[in-house]
Amino acid sequence: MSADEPRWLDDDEQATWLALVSTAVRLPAALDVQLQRDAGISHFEYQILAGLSMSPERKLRMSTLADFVDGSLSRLSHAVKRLEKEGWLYRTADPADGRFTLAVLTDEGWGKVVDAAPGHVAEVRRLVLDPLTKAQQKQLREIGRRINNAIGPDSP
Amino acid sequence: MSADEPRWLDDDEQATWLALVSTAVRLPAALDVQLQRDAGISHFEYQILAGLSMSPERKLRMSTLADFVDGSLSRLSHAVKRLEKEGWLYRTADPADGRFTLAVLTDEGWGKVVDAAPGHVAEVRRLVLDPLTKAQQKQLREIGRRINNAIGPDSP
DNA sequence: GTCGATTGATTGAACTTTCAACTCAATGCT
DNA sequence: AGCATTGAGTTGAAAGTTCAATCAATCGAC
Repeated sequence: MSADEPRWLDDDEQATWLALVSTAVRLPAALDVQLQRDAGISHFEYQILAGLSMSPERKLRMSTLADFVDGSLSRLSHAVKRLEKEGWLYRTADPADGRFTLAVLTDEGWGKVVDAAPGHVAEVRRLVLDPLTKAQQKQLREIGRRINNAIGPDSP
Repeated sequence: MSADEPRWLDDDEQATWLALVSTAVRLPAALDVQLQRDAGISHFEYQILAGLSMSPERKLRMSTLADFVDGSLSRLSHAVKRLEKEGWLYRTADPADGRFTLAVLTDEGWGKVVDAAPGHVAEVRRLVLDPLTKAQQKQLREIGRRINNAIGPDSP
């Protein structure tokens, strides 16, 4: 678009940027590999099941869940249809307001998360937590907070 | 799978992890939005064109390019076919070894990158560089180096 | 030198995600 | 009450990605 003095990236900035994109591109892929191999589900599907499993009644509205997993409502709807077919959750209209749909985790779905969680957590430790010092973990929290804030709240 | 004392995440670890996944999931999406809007291409396609534009003769072997963009050869092959159809590059067998394919940027492709780059760089500054102090940028380089190292070299 | 194994890349089918159009329930306006 | 409007979710088709099979060129062992 407009080229108002583009201000190119210097070497340090370039290095910072490349390090981050590389992580941003490869981390989700690495999580998918572990979950697909050990549990037969994608990271996105895991997040759906995990989100429901951590909520009060093991149920959430579709739109709340979409925010939680950082995905569009349409993507979520397709994914939930697949998970429903597996018997891990079911959908029902929210009694409080029929415009909302509640996704509810079944006992089978709960079992699935309980099975998958330890392996997933181990992978998170291996890839992210273990390689960093406590100080770096703290730095990463603050850095992440700032970047996520710049990206802004979810719009999908 | 096996549950050898899962060692759950404590609150700080959980916060660190959530901050990072959120960035890893939303940053690529945010880059796609800007590039799609302003240049009509995805971030993946931009990386392909940018990778070629920065290489010595504006040409790279498919496998080298696949490493650079962190994607599978198959994914790259499909994407390059689309870009070739647009006239932004063409493919030719490597004279040095006929098993390799060289992707070569055309003048139109060069023009496309030159047009798209300033807007992309501005977005990178806005989302990542500007919100961080110089010290944090340095911290992020080291943190990224460690995580990327744990993820390992590319296997796709 | 030839034959089998290996390597780089492409292809097509299956699957997933996106996009836009649509449905349905609840609300607001008059 | 009657009827447009809004917001949540779904759907189907198009676009993109993955997976497995395949092809073509080179390397290596004999």
